[in-house]
Amino acid sequence: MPELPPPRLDEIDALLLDLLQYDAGRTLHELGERVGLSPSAVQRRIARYRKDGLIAGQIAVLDPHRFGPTVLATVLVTLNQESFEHHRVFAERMRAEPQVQQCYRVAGPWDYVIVLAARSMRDCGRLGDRLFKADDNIRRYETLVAFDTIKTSLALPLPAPQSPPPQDRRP
Amino acid sequence: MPELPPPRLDEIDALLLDLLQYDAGRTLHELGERVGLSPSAVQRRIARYRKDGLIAGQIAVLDPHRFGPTVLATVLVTLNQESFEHHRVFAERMRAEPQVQQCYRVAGPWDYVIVLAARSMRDCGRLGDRLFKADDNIRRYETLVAFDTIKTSLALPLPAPQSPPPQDRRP
DNA sequence: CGTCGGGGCGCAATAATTTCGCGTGCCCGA
DNA sequence: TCGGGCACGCGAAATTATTGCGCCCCGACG
Repeated sequence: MPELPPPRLDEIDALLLDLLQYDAGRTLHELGERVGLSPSAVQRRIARYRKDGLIAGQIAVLDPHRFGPTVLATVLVTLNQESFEHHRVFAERMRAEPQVQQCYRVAGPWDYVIVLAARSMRDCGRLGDRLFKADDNIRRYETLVAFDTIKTSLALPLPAPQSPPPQDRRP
Repeated sequence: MPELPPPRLDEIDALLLDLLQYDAGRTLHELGERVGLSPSAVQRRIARYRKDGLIAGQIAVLDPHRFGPTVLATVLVTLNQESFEHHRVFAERMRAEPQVQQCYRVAGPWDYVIVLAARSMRDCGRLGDRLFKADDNIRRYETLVAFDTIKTSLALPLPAPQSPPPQDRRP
């Protein structure tokens, strides 16, 4: 699996990607206005981001609390058997479960950090039972139920541009 | 602030929202094909989701590891002073920091769970210093650096439809 | 039992947006 | 100094989104 080097990004690329990762609903015209390019130039750049895998996808973000009660929770998990195979099986189970929003394997006494989205406190409890209590390879887990959501996003802090900024060529 | 009741959703609504929260790049035609509606009907439904606040936004998801090295970490934080004002100030700081992807206030001995995105291990350390070590209202914090990302999303498990499914009226 | 809206649909015309070929200018290396 | 590659803007063409219209189904009410 060839790990390609990160593509060179100029200032406009960083600007565009940053605009897109906070609001992908804008037209090419509007994006072009903000970064100083024509719609077609913007379109060509975005096509390149897709081809290069910089943009992994485009999604609608739903508001959890407009769908009736929603319980978010963070779960810390430590496995029992740490073999490669056990990790693989666990990861696969997390990936397959729609109520698992996020899952990270981490350094330290805990092995995994997981973010769950449930429809009720009871659902949350049962989900924990099903995913972790019923798994006899899990030594210990701790559920941190969220009172409140301060912030959620998947936005990345973009690296500073490595290429000199091209000039604005619009009329 | 009037907390409106969650809108009634039929089976098609749930289907559409689920399609959109995993891929918002499809055309109305394609969406209509999948749920059994005409493009215009799909468009009207989506407009309603926006108006009702079910869809909070539409974003491009960037691939962290295509932008050179990226370090993700979860941080657990306990405040010193627990007054309302102290919480407000802390929350505001988290919201203002682009490298804070997510922040939840949680039950239990820890007060907050935070997900950070940094450009390097060193950046991650400095970010922690700046956000938490330099804040003398933070009693204790623990950083769980991610080795690996199993899954990231903001997708919600959608509630089962509360209204009977309308029939397919296409020719 | 019949009639009267309201809501949601498909269709089709219209508007907006995206896509793509073409010609141009700039930058860089030979 | 002279090409060659690259990215740009322009504008035509294709695709997609939007909106008005008439229809049908269903529930409410007489």
